[in-house]
Amino acid sequence: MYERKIPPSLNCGLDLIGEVLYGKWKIRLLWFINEGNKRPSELQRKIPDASRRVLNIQLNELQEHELITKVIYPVVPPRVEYSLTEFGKSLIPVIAALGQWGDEHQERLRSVILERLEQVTGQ
Amino acid sequence: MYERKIPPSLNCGLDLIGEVLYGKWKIRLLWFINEGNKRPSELQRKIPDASRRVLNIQLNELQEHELITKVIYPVVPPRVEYSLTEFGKSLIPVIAALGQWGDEHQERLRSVILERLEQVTGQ
DNA sequence: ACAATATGGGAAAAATTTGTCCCTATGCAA
DNA sequence: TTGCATAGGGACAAATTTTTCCCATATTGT
Repeated sequence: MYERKIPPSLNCGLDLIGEVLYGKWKIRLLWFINEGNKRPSELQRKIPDASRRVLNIQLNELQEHELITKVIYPVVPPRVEYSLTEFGKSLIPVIAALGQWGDEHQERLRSVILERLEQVTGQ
Repeated sequence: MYERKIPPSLNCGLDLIGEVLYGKWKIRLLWFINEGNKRPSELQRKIPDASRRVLNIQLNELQEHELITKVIYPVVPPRVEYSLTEFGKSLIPVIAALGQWGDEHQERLRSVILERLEQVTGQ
């Protein structure tokens, strides 16, 4: 496991929530788990752009931050299910707000993001 | 400027908003600008943990994503002011929701974050 | 015997982000 | 003349995150 060298800022609410949500796929993991996709393989299918490895790592972190719980069924092949804790559930409305804003502004967002990418890439 | 090698995922609203808000200090920059801290030096004082350089880089990105505008006054020493665009202002309620959740759960967040840090660091 | 399934972790590489250091510019004050 | 304030960018180093590759488990189906 990577060991931080620079301590995080934990001053205000924004710092704190940032600390637990910062991670490329964490918000989507919470979202999909909330939608009922409990098994790792389901989540991997939902988020094909992420590697299996990072999803595991980020799921572990979410668990350590007590936003999700993990149940391992002692069967073969293994079966694992993640669920939101109450703490995690309380985050859902906030994530919904993020997603809604993103949906409402889809076209403009796609446009500004792609324009910037072209500038940086040089077309 | 760094040139991405892996294209971003732009499937849903969460991907899109992630693309413009992902950056260690961007949310706080938007927040403080909204509070009326318009000048770079003010923002740097508000966010002392960030280096001057990254703040500039992230301000540039926010501008390219049309969330803020920049006005340069031709005076010496230079004077620069950032402001939210209408697009940027529409994000404020969402950021407020994030901050509010973080504030409401301050203690628990601090506790789970620090516990995890100790585990990783080995105390 | 061998492949497929489902889950997960170690090690190392690659990608990306953030930080450090230094240089530029121009008036004003000491 | 030296130093401060204000703003910003290049070059490179360091930190951090994400990806790739490979190994392990134990049962079921071919």
